[in-house]
Amino acid sequence: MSEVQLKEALDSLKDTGVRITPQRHAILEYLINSMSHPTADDIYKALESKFPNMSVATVYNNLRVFREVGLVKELTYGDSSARFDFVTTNHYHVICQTCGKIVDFDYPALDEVEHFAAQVTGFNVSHHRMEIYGDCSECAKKESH
Amino acid sequence: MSEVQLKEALDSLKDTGVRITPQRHAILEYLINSMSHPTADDIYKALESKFPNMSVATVYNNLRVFREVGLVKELTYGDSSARFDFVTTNHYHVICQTCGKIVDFDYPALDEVEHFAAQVTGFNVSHHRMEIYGDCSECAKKESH
DNA sequence: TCTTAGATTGTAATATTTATAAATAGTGTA
DNA sequence: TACACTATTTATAAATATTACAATCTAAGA
Repeated sequence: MSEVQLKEALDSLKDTGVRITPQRHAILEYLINSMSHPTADDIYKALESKFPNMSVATVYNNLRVFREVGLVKELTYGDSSARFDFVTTNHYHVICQTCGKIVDFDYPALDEVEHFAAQVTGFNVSHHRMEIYGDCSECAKKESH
Repeated sequence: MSEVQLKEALDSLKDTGVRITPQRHAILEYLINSMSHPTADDIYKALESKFPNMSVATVYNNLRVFREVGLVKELTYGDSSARFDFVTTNHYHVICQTCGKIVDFDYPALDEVEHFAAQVTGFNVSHHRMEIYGDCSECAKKESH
């Protein structure tokens, strides 16, 4: 499953003329397998043992490359650092305001909203983002004590 | 119109026991009248002539206070710095990816999405955010040349 | 294998935001 | 109005995230 995703991602890099370096391979692999939404620093720390000489700049550079190619989405929430999400299907995120946990959830794309906005504002709409905030069940339980 | 908003905002501060300082007055006034979505630095620069001694920390402190009271919303987009929006009615933003312009647009709240997410994830949902990205008519025109 | 454009590294620089302590000033009360 | 109390402001330093840059290295095609 995830191997297919990785292969597709690498193919997509090759198609765009982006070189496949061991670092890029590892970053992509980590993003796909982590099932989470790591920060650049998370990725850097996770790959430290494998690549003791890797620079933080490499992580940032490659995340930008991946974003430009469309393999990765950059998420900016309230907290200080950006998070990165490997793009699979269109899904949304539910974020716990207490512990920061992020849960994916599928939902049919809100195309009507985009159309409506395009009409009202005259924009050439390309995409939208939506997140839902609240407390996860564990945190909600703790708070009620 | 905006004077009413300002008065209501100041009353709301008084009710919460938050002191009304000249700096707070000016920051609120600026947020209400600017009709834009300034960064902390924008506000700082705009009030520099009026308050030559004001510290950047004051701007940040007060924006946090306003956010906690619910007068102001903090918006984090892709770019480096957070933007602040005086809360009036529930509205969404359409953001131009080329020039950065932000246009408000009204839309009935997406309550169904919140309910759906609550059911699927077990979260205690409090709110959501949504933005639409694209190119504004001017930028779209320029690009087609 | 050789070449070369692109990638990585290491470091410095920039930018944003927060922390801290001393000085100042708003607000209720007498 | 004057006083006292405490929140707020200021100035500065520190923390954190991200980008810029130049030198070195390497992936990939010829």
